[in-house]
Amino acid sequence: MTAQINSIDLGVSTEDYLKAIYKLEAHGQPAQTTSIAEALQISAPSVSGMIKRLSDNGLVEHQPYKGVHLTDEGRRVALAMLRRHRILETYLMEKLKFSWDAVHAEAERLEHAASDLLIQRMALALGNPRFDPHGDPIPTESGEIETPLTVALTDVPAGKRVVLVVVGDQDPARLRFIESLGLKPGVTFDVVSHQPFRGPVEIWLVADRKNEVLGHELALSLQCSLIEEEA
Amino acid sequence: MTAQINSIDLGVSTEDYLKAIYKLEAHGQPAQTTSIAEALQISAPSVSGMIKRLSDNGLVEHQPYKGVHLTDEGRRVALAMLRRHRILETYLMEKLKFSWDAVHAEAERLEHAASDLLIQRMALALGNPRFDPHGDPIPTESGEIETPLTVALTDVPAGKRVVLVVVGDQDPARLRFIESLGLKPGVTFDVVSHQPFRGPVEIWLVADRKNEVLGHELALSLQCSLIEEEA
DNA sequence: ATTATGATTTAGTGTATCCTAAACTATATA
DNA sequence: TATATAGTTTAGGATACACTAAATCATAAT
Ligand SMILES: [Mn+2]
Ligand SMILES: [Mn+2]
Ligand SMILES: [Mn+2]
Ligand SMILES: [Mn+2]
Repeated sequence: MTAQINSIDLGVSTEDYLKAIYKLEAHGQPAQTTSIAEALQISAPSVSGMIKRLSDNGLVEHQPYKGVHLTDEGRRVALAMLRRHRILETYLMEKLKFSWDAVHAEAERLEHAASDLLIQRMALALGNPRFDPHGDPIPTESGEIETPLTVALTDVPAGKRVVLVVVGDQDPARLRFIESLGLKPGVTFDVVSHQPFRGPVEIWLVADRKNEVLGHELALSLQCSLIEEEA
Repeated sequence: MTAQINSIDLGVSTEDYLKAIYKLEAHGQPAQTTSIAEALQISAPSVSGMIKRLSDNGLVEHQPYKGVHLTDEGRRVALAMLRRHRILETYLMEKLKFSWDAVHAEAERLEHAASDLLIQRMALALGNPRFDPHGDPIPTESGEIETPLTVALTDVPAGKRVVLVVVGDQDPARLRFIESLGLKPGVTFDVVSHQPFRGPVEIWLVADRKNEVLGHELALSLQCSLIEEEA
């Protein structure tokens, strides 16, 4: 029996599974064994076993050979974890001068050890931020989350002007590269051209007044929102 | 196999055992199975099992039916954990307005999840403090620790003037009570009298200009240092 | 020297989480 | 419709860490 920290407290693995499942569902994809396994870097049989346990605990509904859906309780926990993670990331960057590529790994561990009180105090010290350093929305204490409408950069037609909204937070090297291009959430740029066959995307950085070329895979991971054309 | 955070990383239980063993040894007591069991609130057979594992991993030397001694490696880890714990406690109090009775429980969990970088950044933000909120010394990054010479209040003769140096950090209710008396590390008072048969201790708080009476058990947990009599 | 007592270890379990290898299911394709 | 393939689950095993009950050891008191 593990010591209860807060109202919820389900162990490191369980909490990470619920987050992963939430993210898959949020992306519209069904949360299948294999996708969860890939997201968490765990073997598929292990995921099958954990799904059994999650299901027994009423955190997911499982349709064998299909995938899982979060129950209300499961979603509640997932959103609480997302809040913890993102508050922690923001705090580490703002108050402790962590670089934006280092915060994810640190938050991935702290999220399971921090009490609700700690998260609440950090949020307060930050002025209750609504987005984390990578542009992801931070759920409120009551579990509300705003999901800005965005498009992957690969789906923005040439000629359009966009604001970068979200960059994935997983890969430190990728984040350092993105930063080196002058890109981060909030930056405005024009899409100049797309090369076919999953080729690179050319963009024009408005503030920096310079062109950059991004590989297809990188562009796929950048979520943007379109800006109305100016007159 | 657990993911490696830093150079060291031995799992929550292992780290807590090493801290407990260090504290027992530091108090001069041999680190016996039962004392460890009592400190960690774990059954003696469980401790026996863990001692086997610690010994196999070269963290302690075990003399069956006698007790354990930390190896150099074990001591290194224990001091690193003590540093983490105490930096965290201090940070929570100074920067996040935690009360001094709440920091211990929080640090007890965070100490296993925080990276060396995080601890270093917190220490820096605090100006590399040398003592935690309960008066315990904070080991340096290289593992040095200063141990002020102190006496339990129960051993201070009547008539002597002392400064309170260390109060234990475990029991929140006790800490709140101590605080309500106007006591905390750094406070100066005179020992007025001791009642025999483990009776109460009467003290005179110099700054507050008031008397207080402390139970024997409480007095036993207050570490003081004597002040030279003034001329 | 013997025995009572308390401390310690051993034996046997249980839970959570991971793994690989093998079996099974769903489905797309021929 | 039969089968190949990809995805999933089952079977069997490992590790870390906790527990209770029983056996063993050390030692202090008779
Ligand atoms: Mn995590
Ligand atoms: Mn993030
Ligand atoms: Mn701890
Ligand atoms: Mn302390």
